[in-house]
Parts: sequence; structure tokens; C-alpha cells
Amino acid sequence: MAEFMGELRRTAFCGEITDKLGQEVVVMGWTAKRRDLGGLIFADIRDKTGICQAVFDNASFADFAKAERIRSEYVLAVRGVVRARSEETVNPKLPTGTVEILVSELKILSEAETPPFAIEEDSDVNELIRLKYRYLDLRRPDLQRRLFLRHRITSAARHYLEENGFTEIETPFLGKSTPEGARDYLVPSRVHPGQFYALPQSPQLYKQLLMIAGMDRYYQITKCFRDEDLRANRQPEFTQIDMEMSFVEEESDVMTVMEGLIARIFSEAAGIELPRPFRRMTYREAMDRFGSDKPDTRFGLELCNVSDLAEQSGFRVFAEAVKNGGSVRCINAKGFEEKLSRREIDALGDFVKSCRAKGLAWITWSKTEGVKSPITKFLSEDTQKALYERTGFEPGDILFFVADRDEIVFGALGALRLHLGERENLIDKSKFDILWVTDFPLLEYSEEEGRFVAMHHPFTSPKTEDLPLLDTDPGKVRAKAYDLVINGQEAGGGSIRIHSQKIQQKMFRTLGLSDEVVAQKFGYFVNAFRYGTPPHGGLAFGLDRLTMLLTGAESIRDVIAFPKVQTASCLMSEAPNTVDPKQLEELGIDIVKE
RNA sequence: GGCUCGGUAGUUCAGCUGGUUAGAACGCUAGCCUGUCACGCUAGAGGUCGAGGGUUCGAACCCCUUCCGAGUCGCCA
Repeated sequence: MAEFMGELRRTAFCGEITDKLGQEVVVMGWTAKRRDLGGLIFADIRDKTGICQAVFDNASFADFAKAERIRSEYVLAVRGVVRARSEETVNPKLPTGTVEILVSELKILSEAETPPFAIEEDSDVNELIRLKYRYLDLRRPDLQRRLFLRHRITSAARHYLEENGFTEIETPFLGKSTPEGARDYLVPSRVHPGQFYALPQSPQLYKQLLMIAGMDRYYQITKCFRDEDLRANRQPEFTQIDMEMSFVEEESDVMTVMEGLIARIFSEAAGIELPRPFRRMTYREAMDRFGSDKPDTRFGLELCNVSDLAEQSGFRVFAEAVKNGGSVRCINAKGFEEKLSRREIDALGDFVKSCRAKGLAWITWSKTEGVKSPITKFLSEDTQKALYERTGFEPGDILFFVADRDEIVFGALGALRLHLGERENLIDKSKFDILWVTDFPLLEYSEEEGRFVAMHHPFTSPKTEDLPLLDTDPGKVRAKAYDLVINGQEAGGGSIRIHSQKIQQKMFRTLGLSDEVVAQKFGYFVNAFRYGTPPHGGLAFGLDRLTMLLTGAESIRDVIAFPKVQTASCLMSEAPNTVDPKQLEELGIDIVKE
């Protein structure tokens, strides 16, 4: 039977009893381990601060039978004196291992069934079971540490933003579905049968309206929702540190203030001092050198454009790729010749095919057997010489080529680069690699939709000097947009927004959105621009990803208290589920079953 | 939607080319034990081999379907 605390009140945390040597304390927590030696019982008691050892001695503890009932995960309240352990019984593995509590009073506040898995650090238990019993998983110190660190990040962000004139303002979760971007989660309502709210993909429009409203600087740490497929770093609901500022430009204002924020978070939450300013790299350079708009620059294996050489070659795949407006690029995998077997090179071919490339061409240069390749016979001596010179190709190296549309070449070689770097441990994981990627294209052409779509979102400002191109060559227009990339992950992104009504209209037109659609979908937003709009811009950081980076977590699920699995369901609550037909009826929803 | 990997006691796993009653460790239960901290010793319980179907004299193992989980491509302004 569970007991009540009665007069007992906690006076110490388990992890801190070393400071209480010689004093009587009351600790409360869960039984991590019990060691019953007969007339002497040891129980390790765990709370959020750590573990301490309680001793029940049959000779001095009257209620010994009660102590014999203790099992794993029982919740205990224990009163006793903290005493030093004798030298030979000190446990050096335990932070509190030099002391123990000699128990004089025990209350079993709650019994517990045997847990489905052991509550311990570095659990190797299947995630499926851990997620089903998430409340038990969260008792594990490693998960608790991550959630505490996550709290320190939001805490540091709040301190910094408040010191810098930002006001925290909440924006609605029940909003309007938007045509551009990710799929919305829709919410029906009893009072509006046939109509739907949409959960926000980001508070974008609201925060811009707050700038028009004269709030000057806004922030919010808030959930955003996207009904898209999950990944190791992507959840359908995730948290952003969202900000917007008025009367600002990119470099001197937004990026500088945001660097301050990131530096503060790293320092306050993790004790890491970051050098500033952060490195800048244009989108163009990031793509050309790393094949990615979120480059991991902690290692080499950079891309090299050899389109001009390939164009003249007799290798049709190469020549045609260039002729069709694409490119041929390669990576010089320095010193990989001895590391990769022929079979492994073939496997890399399959790897790039999974990235939509048609194939992977290669040239190996063995230190003993010389140059080998299925394609060198198509390359003239001059071309080969120029190629080797440009790529720094030497004995022991392998050149990997992909030829296709730029998009595919970058995608495939960018992924191959990461794959090879990971495989050969070229990445120094002790380092934080932080950079801004700037000058993103404003638009990208969508084959699927047969029109341009906004790369960032439709409210991103074009670069002033590129404005004329909006009419002549929209694909060439660069945006006042910037992403913060940490260790090859997009940690945040933002832009200067369009504050001119005229340019915003032009932008909508370029996106092929008719006046009617604009009026219907964001009429309220466009109207607001008529009444005095300050130049403004902002940025949002992904809190989950920042926490992953600072905790070294490999999955976003490890930094979220109650995450979803790949099918966007929750294994613990079993959400989503079917609902009572009555509810549907009230909402005016008919489920059509196939 | 595509590709790849996985699912066997509570947990982590083994289980050969299809062949007796599916094993181990930890955990759990009971007994003994006063200095353990991976406590020890003795005994014991515990399995629809994810599910359904098929092939076979015989299936954890082969085939088909399906469910669940992971990674990834598409997707994610």
C-alpha cells in the first residue's frame, strides 16, 4: 500500500547529499537498485540530480520488514543521517560514492510494477518500447540531461532577446491555410462545418503584421506544424525560436543580433564560447564547393567543376549533360584508392543512384598499378592532364564524377561527399562549424507545377540590385535570405521581407498567383501593407536541432519529451485515433471508406 | 509513393543447409546471506518466434501478403 508523506518533507536531493555530511536529511526518489544482503539492505535512490545509497541495517532500523519489500522503481521517502563511507566501501563510480544515508525512517510512497526495461544510462533497449513507455524512458539520466539543456537554451534565448528589446508575443495556432509551402494540418470546427483552420507552419504572417503594428521587435518560442514525412531531424510538430525586427538590414542588424543570440545560447547553455563574426558563404559557393546549401565544412572532399573538359570529351554521358545545360563535377577522394575495393566503388554507384543520379563514373590511380577507369579511353591525353591538374589527382586517389542537371549533380555529389567523410571519419566531431549561407536564389523553377516557386517564402525580399531581373530572368534573382548552418545542419533561417506593396504584388505575379488567389488567401496581409509598413526582417532557429547539436543527440526524438515516430503517430498515446461518429457528425464530416 | 534494414522470453541477443522438447545472459519470483554497489549462493517461473496464408512428412528458418519500427530518396516555401 502506498503511504503518504505525512510530516516528512524533502530536505536534500540525492545527487547533493555529499554536501550534507553529518546531517540528518530526507530524500525522496525512485529505487534504482536494491541489494539485499540479508540483515543489511542497500537501496540506490534516484531523483533528477543523481543517485545516492541508502542503508537499512537490521540492527538499527526497526521497520526492517518494510525495507525488504522494496523493489525497483518503488518511490521512497527516506530519513537518515548522511555519513562517510569507510575507505574500502567508497564507490568511485558514483558522484555521491563517498557517503551514504543510514536510514532511520522509510515510507514507501508508491509501489511499482517491474518496469518493461531497466531505467539506466545508455540504454540499448529498442526505441519502440522506450517510446511506448516514454515516461519511464524520461527517467533515464541521459534523457533528463537533454531536456534540462533544452531548457537552458530557451532560458538563455529569453534572457538575450529581452535584453535586446524583443517582446514575447503569442500568435494563433488556429489560422488560415496557405497555398505555398508544406502541407498544412487542418482543424475542423463544430461552428464552421465544411471549413477548416490550419495549424501554423510558422508564425510568418503574424510576426510581419506585428511589425506593421509597431511592436518593433518580437520573439516567440513556439510550435510549428508541417504534415510532411519525418526524418531523423524532422518532426511534424517542432519548436522554433522565432523573431522579427523592424528598421533593419541583413548584415548590420539581423545577422549581427542573431550571432549574439547563438553565441549567448552556446555560452550559457553549454559553456562553449564561439568566435565572432561567423563565417559567411554565398549559396553559390556552398553549392559549387560542397554540393549543398547546408555544407559541413569540417572536412575536405570538395567538388570540382570539370564541365568544360567533359564537354569536349568523347564520353557521351559527359558531353550531353553539359550540352543539355547541366554539368559534370567530381570529387577527388584523396587517398581512397587503397580504402575502397572495386565492389565498394560499385556500391557507391548504387548510392548515387539513390540520389537520382544515373551513375557514378570513376578514375582510380593505384600507387602500384597506375590509372584505371572505364572512362579514360574517352578522354584525350590533354584532357586527362588538364583534369588531373585541376583536381590535384595523384597516385592513391580516386576521382568520382556525376554528370546531369546541376540540381542532381549537387545532390548526388553532396551526399557522396558526406557519405565518404562519415565512412572514413574525416569529420572532427569535437568542433562546431558555424556559418551563414547567404544570397539564396529568390525563386526556383518547379517542373511539377510548371512555374516558379519561392525558395524561402513569398515574402522574402529580392536583392535590391537584382530587382530588374524579376521581369527578365526571375531564376537569377538573389534574395536577402540567410541560413545559419551548424555542422552541416540548417539550424535556422530568415530574410529581410518585402515591405513595398508594389514589389510584393510583383512577387505574387511572378509566382503565378492571381490577384483573386492572393486576395482570398492573404488579402488581410496584403491590405495591411497599405497602412504604413516598416522595413523589417527576421529569422527563426529550430530549437530541436539546436538542442541536438549541443547534446550530440543523433535523433530529434532524443531531445523532445513526447516525440512522434516516422508515421507521425505517438506510440504512447496512440494518437492519432478514430473518433466517436458523434464528434464527426457535429463537425459535419463524412468519412468515405474505400 | 520508392529503396534499404530490422521484429525470437520482461530486456539484449544466439538459433547452421528446414529436422528431437526453441537456448544464453540480464531481469523477475522464492529461500539463504551484515558492507554491497554488475552483491553472492540455491531453486523456479517465463515464448501465439510481429500477424495471416502457402510450400513441405516437417517451418523461427523458404515463398506470398500484411502490421509495426528505423534510415533514406521524393516531399519538407
